[in-house]
Amino acid sequence: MNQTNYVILGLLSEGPMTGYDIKRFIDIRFRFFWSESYGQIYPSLRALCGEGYIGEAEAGEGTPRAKRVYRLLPRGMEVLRAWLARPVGKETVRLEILLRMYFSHLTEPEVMLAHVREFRRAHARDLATLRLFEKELKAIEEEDAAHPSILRVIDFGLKANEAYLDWCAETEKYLEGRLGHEA
Amino acid sequence: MNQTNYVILGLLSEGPMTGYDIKRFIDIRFRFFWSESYGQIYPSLRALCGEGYIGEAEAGEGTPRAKRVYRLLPRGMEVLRAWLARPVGKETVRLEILLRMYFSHLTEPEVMLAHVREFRRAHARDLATLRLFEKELKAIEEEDAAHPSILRVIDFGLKANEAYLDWCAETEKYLEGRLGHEA
DNA sequence: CGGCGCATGTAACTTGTTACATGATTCC
DNA sequence: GGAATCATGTAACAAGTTACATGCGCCG
Repeated sequence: MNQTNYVILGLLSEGPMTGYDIKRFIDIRFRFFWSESYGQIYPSLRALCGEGYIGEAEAGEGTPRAKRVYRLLPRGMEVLRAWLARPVGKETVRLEILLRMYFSHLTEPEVMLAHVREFRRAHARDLATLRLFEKELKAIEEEDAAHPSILRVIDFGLKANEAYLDWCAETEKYLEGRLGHEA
Repeated sequence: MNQTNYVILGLLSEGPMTGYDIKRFIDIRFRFFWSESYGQIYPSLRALCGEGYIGEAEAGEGTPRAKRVYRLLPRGMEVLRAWLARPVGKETVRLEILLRMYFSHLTEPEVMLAHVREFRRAHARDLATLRLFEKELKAIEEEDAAHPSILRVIDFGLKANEAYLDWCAETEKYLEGRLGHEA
């Protein structure tokens, strides 16, 4: 049982979904802190089915390439809850931009400046998206017991991205200052 | 040529090192945004040697389990500089704690509260370490052309971890508020 | 009927971790 | 001489990506 399995279980706890739906949901809503590829999702779905943790909602047998809608089964809900209670595993962060920054004295300031600006653009977009999510969800906050904790997740993204943009502003200023006086 | 190779090249640009040194350095100084295992480092070192990008500083041949000190060769510096100028690759972030938070309405608030507190403790430690690094480096800022950009990397860690701690404070308050009135 | 978005699946590959085996050096 | 730390290396495995093949269903 790897993390992919638990993400799938969690998403199915909100309602039946296809593998495609799961992928799309993760790409849009979890983008700021998670990712999965089809190569992980489809084999996981099959494995979880085999364990009896999830099942096909509409037994769409017969046709080979039919749409497969999965739903969470009681046994799956049990393992999901057990996972939720277990200690949180190792967090993975790999920010190539900081590697570049670390060694950036080996190049001209404009090279690093371009990287930082690109990073800022990407995270400004993320921030805008997160603000939109927050607005949409706050409007219907009362409608679902899951909403307040989802808002906490969005708030993490908001705070992290704001910190990134602050850093970009300072770092761009620093690099611009170095632009003129080179060796 | 994968990212591990470039990290190694970068570290060797600061002076000769063994594989062990490289691993330790990454574990301590890059911990906040990068990681590598021996299983990646030692094969990479051999490959980079084969390409003529790095070489053994002290030709310690003969003994099989001898200490191998590597140094950057001119060809290696070239590819390192070329990498520095290339567009920054995909950033990887996988924060399991946010996955747990997202689905946390399925458990009791104390479960999630324990996770958040643990997360806060870990990042408070990180913040303390980073502040120490910053202090140490600021004292000798002028001594090396690399120091100002390293300080920018530390500042990223500072800002990110401060944002994390803010989030923890708010989230703990939210979860504590839910503690009493459960179903 | 052509294109697009929905949808499933996998094979080949790359990347990364873990656990283990081995041995050198240092310092008490 | 024993413990800790320094040091190298790899095999087995786990995780993750990419590229591709396939085909359905709807809309214009």
